[in-house]
Amino acid sequence: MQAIVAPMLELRSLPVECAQRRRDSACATCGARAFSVCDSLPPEDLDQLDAIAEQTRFATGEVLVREGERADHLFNVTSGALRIYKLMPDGRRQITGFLFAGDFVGLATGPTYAFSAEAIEDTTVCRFRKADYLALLQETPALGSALLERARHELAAAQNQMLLLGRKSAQERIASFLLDLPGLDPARPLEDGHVHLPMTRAEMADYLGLTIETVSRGLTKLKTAGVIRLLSLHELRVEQPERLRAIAEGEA
Amino acid sequence: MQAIVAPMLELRSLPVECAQRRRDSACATCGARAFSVCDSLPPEDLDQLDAIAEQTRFATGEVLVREGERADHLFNVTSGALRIYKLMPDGRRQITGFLFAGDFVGLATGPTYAFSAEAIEDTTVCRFRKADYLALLQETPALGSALLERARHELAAAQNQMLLLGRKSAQERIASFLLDLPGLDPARPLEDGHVHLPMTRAEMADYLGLTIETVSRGLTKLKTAGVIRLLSLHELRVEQPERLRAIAEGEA
DNA sequence: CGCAGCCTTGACCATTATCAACGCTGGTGG
DNA sequence: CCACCAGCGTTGATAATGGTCAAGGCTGCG
Repeated sequence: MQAIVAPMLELRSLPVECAQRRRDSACATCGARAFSVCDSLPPEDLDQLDAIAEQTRFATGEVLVREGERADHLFNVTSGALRIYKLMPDGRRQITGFLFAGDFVGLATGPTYAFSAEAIEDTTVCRFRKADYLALLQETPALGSALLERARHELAAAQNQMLLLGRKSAQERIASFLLDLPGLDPARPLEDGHVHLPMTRAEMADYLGLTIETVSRGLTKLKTAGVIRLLSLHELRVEQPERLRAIAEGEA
Repeated sequence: MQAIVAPMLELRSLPVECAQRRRDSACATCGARAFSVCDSLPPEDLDQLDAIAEQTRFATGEVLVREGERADHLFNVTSGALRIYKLMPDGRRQITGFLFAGDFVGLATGPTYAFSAEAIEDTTVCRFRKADYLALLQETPALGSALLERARHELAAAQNQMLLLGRKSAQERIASFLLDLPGLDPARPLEDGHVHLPMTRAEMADYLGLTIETVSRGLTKLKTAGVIRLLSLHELRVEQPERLRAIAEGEA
C-alpha cells in the first residue's frame, strides 16, 4: 500500500501566522500539501502515522461520514475540499465548516459522528481506523499536543462563526466569509485579492445561515459597490480589501 | 495557600452520560463539585494540579478575562456561573457559552484570549498560570487526553449552536436552550422538569442571537401553550417535555 | 443545439427587530 | 413603614431585514 503520511490538523479559519506556514512549509514526508502538525511532528512519529494510513479518493458529492453513524474512521484531507454539516429532521442544513488539504476530520467525534462530511470537489484523504489512531495517540505525546492545538483553532473559529451567525447582518456575513476564505486552501496560495470559491451559492448560504438569493444579492451589491469583482462564478477578486473588512466588522 | 484541586474540563452541552457522571460522582480530592477530568486523573496528577492552583473569587459582573488581552491564566470554575462572549466594535455581543462548576476556561485560547469571560453569579475559580499549566501538561499525558476530550465536547456543542443560530427559528432556539440547560450546573441537580436560569433575558438573547423582546415573547408563548410554567423570573418547570423537544427540533 | 443545473433578479411576504409604554420587584432613604 | 426609584421584564405597534415564490439568464455538457 502506498500510504501517504497524514498531517493531522483541522483548521477552518486560520490565524495569519498559520496561513503563512501553510504556504511556506511543506512536509518533507508527505509528498503532498501537508502542514501544521506535520511540521511539529518528528519524523519517527510521521512514520508511525504513515503505517496506519490508507489513501482513499472521494468524488464530488460523495459522503465520507454521516451524522449519527458509529465513528470508525478519522480522516486527513490531502487534496480537494469537504463540507461538514448538520441536518434538521425537516432538511434544514447548517454547514459548520469547509475543510481543505491538511485538515483533520473527526476532532469533534465521540462514539458516533456528530456531523456529516461530504466532498465538494474530487478529494483525496488519508483514512485511519479510529482504534489504530487512538492507540498511536497513546504512545505519541507530540500527536496529542498537535491535536489539542488544532482543537484550539477549531474552537476559536467556531466562536467566530457563532458571532457571525448570531449577530451579523447578511452583508457582514458575506464580507466576513470572503475575508476568511483565501489561505484556507493550501492548494491555492494567496495571491493579491484573489478568492476561489469551490462551493456553490447554496453551500455558502448554508454556511452563513442565509438563503441562496440573499447570498447572490449580497455578492451583487459588493460588486456594484466596486468592493469586489466577479471573475467567474467561482473566482473573484477583492478590489478594496479595507472596505470589505470594514463591512465585515459592521463599520460600514 | 489553600489551593483547591481544579478539575479541568469545559462542557457546555453534555451528552447524557456526562450529565449523569456530573451528578453521581464527586472528585475525592476537590472538596467541591469537580467532575469528568477529575474522575479520569490519577491522584498524583491531581496533586500536581493542586500545587499550581490558586483559588480566586469573582463577584457578579466581574470580568475574568478580556478578549484580545494576553492569555496569562487559565481557570477552572468551582462554583457559580460565567458567560463567555465576543463583542463587535459597535457593541453587539454574542455569548458563546455559559460555564458552570467543573468547566474549564481557556481551551480556545492561543497567545491572547479569543473571548471575554464574566461572572453572572458570585463565582469561585481555580486560577493557573498558563506557563505552569502548560509545563504540567507536558509531563502529564492523562491531562492532555482529558483536555482533548473536553475539547471534543466543546466542538460538538459549538456545532450544535451553529445549527441553532444559523437555521432555527426564535421559538426553536428558545426551546432548544431550555432543553440544554438542566444538568449543566452540577450545583443544581436535575429534578423533574425544573430549570434554573441564572442569566438575564438579555443574556439569553445574546446567546440565542435574538433580542430580549423576542425571548420574552417566546417564553410567554410557551407558557400560554402550557408547555412550561414560569415559577419566577429565573425558575421554570417544563410541563410537557416531549412537546418542548418537538418544538426544538422543528417538528411543531 | 438543447437541456439541466445553477445563478440572478424582481415582487411580495413573514419573522423578528425596533421603538415605546407600562408593570413588577427589590432596595433605599425619608 | 411606606414611598420612590432603578433595573429588568412584558406587551403592543410599527418597521426592516431577509425569506419565499416566481421568472428568466447563463454555462457547460451530452
